[in-house]
Amino acid sequence: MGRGRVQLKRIENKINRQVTFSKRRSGLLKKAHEISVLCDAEVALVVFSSKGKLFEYSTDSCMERILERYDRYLYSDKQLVGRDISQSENWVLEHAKLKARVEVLEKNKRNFMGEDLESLSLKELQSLEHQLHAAIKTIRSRKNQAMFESISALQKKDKALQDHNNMLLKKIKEREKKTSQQEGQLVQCSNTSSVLQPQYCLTSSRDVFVGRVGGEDGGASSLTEPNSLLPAWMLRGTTNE
Amino acid sequence: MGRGRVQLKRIENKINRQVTFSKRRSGLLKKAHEISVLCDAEVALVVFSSKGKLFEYSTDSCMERILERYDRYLYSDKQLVGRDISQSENWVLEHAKLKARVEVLEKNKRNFMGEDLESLSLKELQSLEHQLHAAIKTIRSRKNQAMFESISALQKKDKALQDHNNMLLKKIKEREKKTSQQEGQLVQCSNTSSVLQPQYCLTSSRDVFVGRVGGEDGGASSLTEPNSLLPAWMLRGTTNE
DNA sequence: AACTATTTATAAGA
DNA sequence: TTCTTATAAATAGTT
Repeated sequence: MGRGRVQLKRIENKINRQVTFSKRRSGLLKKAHEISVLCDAEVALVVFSSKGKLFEYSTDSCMERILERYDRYLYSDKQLVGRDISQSENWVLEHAKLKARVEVLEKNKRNFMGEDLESLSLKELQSLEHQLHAAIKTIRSRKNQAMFESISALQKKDKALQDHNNMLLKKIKEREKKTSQQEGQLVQCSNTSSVLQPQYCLTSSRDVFVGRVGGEDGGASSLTEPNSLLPAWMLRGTTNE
Repeated sequence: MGRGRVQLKRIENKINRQVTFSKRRSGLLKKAHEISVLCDAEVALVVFSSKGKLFEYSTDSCMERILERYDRYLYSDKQLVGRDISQSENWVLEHAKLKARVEVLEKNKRNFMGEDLESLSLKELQSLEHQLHAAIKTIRSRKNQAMFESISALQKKDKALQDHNNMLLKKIKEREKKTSQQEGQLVQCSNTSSVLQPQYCLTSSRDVFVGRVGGEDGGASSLTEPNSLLPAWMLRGTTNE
């Protein structure tokens, strides 16, 4: 319709394209309106220009209603997606559920912490008490287990350190021997003091470890009677009060 | 465009309307496609026939994207509504937050019930134990209070029942007197039994109540030593184990 | 934006 | 529905 045919492809000339867009746009909108009126149809038309400008037509100017109808149509037709309406409805529902869940959990938590008890019945209080009691028992047991594990680890480390100390002690003694053999009775004072200092430290700490670790007769396997191995502060909570 | 002008008004002839709709619809879709290609525009076109059938065209077949762009456009323009996009973005965020909160609370709850303890450190276990211990104390205190309240209420009720019983007893005795005076020694057996039956019941239950309630010397104020007032099953959990 | 030669769309008829 | 055709409308290119 015009002086010469047009190929169905993008108009490269920018001005030309803009002009054609303007003309055809008004034509499209007009035709949309015409079919809407003549044929009693509902039309929603959205056009974005290449520059991003929006033009729209909708029967009775209610774009929302028509697009919602469109969504509904797709939903009931394809039995899926339903973009915003159905999804947002899902979300509203899910959201409400989550909120309710959070509320319940928060009340739970407060109850578990001994708060907000006024709303509970005697029966509920009793049940809560039993539950907490059972929980404390489990927690204590787990705590003890954790403590024993940590003790066992410490003892292993102690053993290793002790062995290392013994090794170092041996080395020092050998070196002492060598030194005394090599240098005879000439140099006695200055060198000896610098070697003896660390030696004293090592044997001292070793003695302490040996004293404690000597109480057990095999290692971690004998931990069934731990109280004799532990300092008092470590025993807090080990037995039921 | 055809043999004769058309007035812009609904075509009343149904067949005619249907035919026109069919023709114009394809024309509209064609033109929508043309402007889309020629002018590099994005077009979304939705048409519902008067019978509710859906026809649509959209550039690159992505109706969703274009309608979302439309929503975005409206939102940034009108600074409101933003139907699905902006709202759903908010919701996605809120939803994620809620979900995270639920997760934390559920872990809390499990811990409070003595489950899922493996992930806790010794320190955390210790703190949890203390927390539960404090909670149990509060709960026991609240439970005792609730129990005393309920006991007090029961005692009040007992008192009222007792009074009522006394009153009934009095009435019966009076009636007995009257009867014996009125009827002399003539009728003794038949009537007496039907009166004595309930009397026996009432005095019997009253005796039980009196025996218990007599232990207190003024009512709820003396409830500091409750054990003497309670049956054994009510005392469960009242004292610390 | 207006003009106009042409193409296109489509109303009516088959 | 589809095809045909006369004619109204739309619009490409020009001014």
